[in-house]
Amino acid sequence: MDRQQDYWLATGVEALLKRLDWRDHLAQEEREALRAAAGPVRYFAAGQPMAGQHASPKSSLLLASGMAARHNMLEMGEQQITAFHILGDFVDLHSLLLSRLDHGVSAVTDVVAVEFPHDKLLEITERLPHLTRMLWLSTIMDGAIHRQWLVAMGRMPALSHMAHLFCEHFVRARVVGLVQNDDSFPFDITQSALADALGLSTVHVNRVVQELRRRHLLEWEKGVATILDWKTLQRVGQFDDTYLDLERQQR
Amino acid sequence: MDRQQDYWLATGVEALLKRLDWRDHLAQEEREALRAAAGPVRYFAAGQPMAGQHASPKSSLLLASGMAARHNMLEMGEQQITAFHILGDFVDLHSLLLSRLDHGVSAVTDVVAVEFPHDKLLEITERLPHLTRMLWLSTIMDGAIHRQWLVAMGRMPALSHMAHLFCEHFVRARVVGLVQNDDSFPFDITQSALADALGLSTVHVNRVVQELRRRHLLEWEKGVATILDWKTLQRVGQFDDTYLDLERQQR
DNA sequence: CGCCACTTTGAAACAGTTCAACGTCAGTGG
DNA sequence: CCACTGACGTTGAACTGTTTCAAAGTGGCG
Repeated sequence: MDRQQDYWLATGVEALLKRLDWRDHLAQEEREALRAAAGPVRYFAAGQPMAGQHASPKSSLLLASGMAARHNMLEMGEQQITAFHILGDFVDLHSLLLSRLDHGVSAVTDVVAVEFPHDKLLEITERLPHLTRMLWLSTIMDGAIHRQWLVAMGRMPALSHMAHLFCEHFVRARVVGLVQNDDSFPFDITQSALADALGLSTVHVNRVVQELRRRHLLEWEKGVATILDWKTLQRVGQFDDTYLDLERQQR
Repeated sequence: MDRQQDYWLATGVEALLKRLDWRDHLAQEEREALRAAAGPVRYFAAGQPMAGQHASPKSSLLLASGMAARHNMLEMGEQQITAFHILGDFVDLHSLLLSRLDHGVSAVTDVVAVEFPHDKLLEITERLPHLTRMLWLSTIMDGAIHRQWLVAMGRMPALSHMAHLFCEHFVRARVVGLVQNDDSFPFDITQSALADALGLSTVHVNRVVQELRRRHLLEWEKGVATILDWKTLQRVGQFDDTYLDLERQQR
């Protein structure tokens, strides 16, 4: 009914199609099937939960605007963010097959998301093998990103780790068309959320961000990050984007 | 031809079936399809590479014996292990859809693995949607484990982190029937490999292992780990196995 | 028997944390 | 329109978990 809803629905789905299309061509029938599977549009204010830890969602959420995070709470009230999601990402596609979520999802900024009811997605898996593989690939990419985070967390100093994360987000933003002037993209999160993702204290995150700025690798203010020196940033973060697997080929 | 080969092939595939069957019932036809997709058996000596970083394997490897690790090399010669695999695990099922591997795989102990040619697996995805979902689930479980590693790495001290890892391996070993006396399982890796998985130095790993032993939570010698105090170990590692999603239900 | 890979120990150095305070800015209400 | 509030960012200083370096101990194996 809403013109508004239609707009967000199209925005989200088109970004998803664009993201998948980087990896393999989608047939018209597959595009239609995805559009048809898209359910209602939902809005979340910054900070709001989008799905609770241990919940068993009946649908998966595709981001049409804003940024969301998967996070796990620890006993001492600390939390670890295990993934950030932007336009065109499913925040919890894996909940399609998981009986319960092993993490919470929350809106980092104001968020608009498109629901994909699980029964419709399951119907796709019954009928469209290639599209199913592309959705599967989508969760596999999540895993590849997790692995890079593990590498960065386990074996890199804070500066490299943060550099890596900015590199990752630059490339991901570019894929769905969120990069402006070839160097800047929306990154509207608090330093404390960033700390929860990097496994650092907010204090240290602050110092490391300053170091990146001091070295003229990066600007980051008012929710927009700007890459000033891609080559050096990439070297510092030991960032090699082959893991994002952007080659277009049959899958 | 070999009786030996047949033995390993059956061992690997049955462990896989057992592992999947914990999550959902597999039909006879699906079991047959998996057995039929299993290709040649391969042997790797401890330390040998099973797949190179950036390789594009034409088949995926299922472990029938031993332990394997996924690892990424960094510039300074350090490495980070991002996953351990045991009996019944695919070490690189995601390579089915990835154009190139973002990590290397190597044998930690002597390993026997069963090859599943990608064309046969793809054929399964064309024909058997439910089995496809179960294989998909398999890669999703990898992702869930990655996330717990991230949480442990980012927000836990070394002792908890290590405790968590032992808890995880205990449960995983139990699922495929590798646990003896309800408390011990094969864990035949060097402290230095463990360090590469935890993101610690070997020296510190050594001290932390000693602390776990001193607290009578764990024994670990000659490649066998024995849980002495499950409850405490679980508490120390903040280990909650719901993320391993062992509920049997339709997927 | 001697080698080599692995484990253990001690001491010094360091990256990152913690604690505590202060700065800054946008929003809110009086 | 200004004072107040609360969330976020910044700074300094002390502290600590983990690393690094260096050396010695252990055990299986050719």
